[in-house]
Amino acid sequence: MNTTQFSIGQIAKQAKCKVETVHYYEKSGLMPEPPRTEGGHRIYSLPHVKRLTFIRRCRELGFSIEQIRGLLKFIDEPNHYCGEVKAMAMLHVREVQQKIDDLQRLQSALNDMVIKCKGADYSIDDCPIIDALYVEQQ
Amino acid sequence: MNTTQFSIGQIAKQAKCKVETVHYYEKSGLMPEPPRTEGGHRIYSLPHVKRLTFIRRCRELGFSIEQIRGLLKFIDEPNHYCGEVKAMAMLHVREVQQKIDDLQRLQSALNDMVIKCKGADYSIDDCPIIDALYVEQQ
DNA sequence: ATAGAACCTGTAGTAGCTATAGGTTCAAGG
DNA sequence: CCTTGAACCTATAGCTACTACAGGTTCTAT
Repeated sequence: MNTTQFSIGQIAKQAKCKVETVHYYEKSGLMPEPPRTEGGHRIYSLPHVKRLTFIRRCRELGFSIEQIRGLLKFIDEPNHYCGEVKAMAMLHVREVQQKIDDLQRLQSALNDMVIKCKGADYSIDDCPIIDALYVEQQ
Repeated sequence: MNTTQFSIGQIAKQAKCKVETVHYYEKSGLMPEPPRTEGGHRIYSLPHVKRLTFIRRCRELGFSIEQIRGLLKFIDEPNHYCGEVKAMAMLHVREVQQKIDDLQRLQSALNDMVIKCKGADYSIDDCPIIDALYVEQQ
């Protein structure tokens, strides 16, 4: 049995976020209020580290705090099942793909811009970069 | 010579943003304070439409307001040249590519999650989706 | 014992809008 | 010409997801 304990600074480091962000997640109800030392410092253990990591990774995946709250319900209320999580994830797969598509379209616009703009010989009035961003798209 | 004039609602529509956003860009100094009617309504012309479209497209490309302020300096101060804009754009190309890479990594994590999670037969304690988000990455 | 790193709470600030309130002006139809 | 209602005006508050700061306390290592 692992009863290793961690300070807020330690779990923040492990989950790669800031101490203030952990406070914020606690205020938002995503992280529980953990036990404290005599002096009032928060004491965390491994499940907390996992939970915080889960939250941070979800944020990276583009889930909003509200969506994460929804996902965490499946953990906190064991009468829910994985199928619902799967449905949420599948929904999210589409959203993420949309973001990728958008960025790729924008990326090639930028690349075009860089290629078209020959360097230091145009005044801004007919700068291809400025023009590139005014051109209508689909 | 084209002297067509537009209301704020019209340029917002053309640039595909909201009226409030145009107000915001004016407050932020990205859009100039245009002439007004007797009654105080803003009067825009084609250069404004182009400028607003440029700003909106820049935002789509992920440029921050500050970065756009920098780009607009090249328009507003004609002693700057396209080469500097090109440098900024090239810098941004790398940033956008990073975003795409991140999203694609996350996308395949999500896809893995959806595939691994068999549906309604796992309690959350060993839900592969939750596990997928706790696994360390590179 | 003491220095200073890390922690505590609470509040304010950030970006980039978006929404609301409460009023004025404009344009089109009768 | 008059009226109605859409569109405009300013100013302020609210939003998300943090981040930073102030002013104080506790923990840890020497």
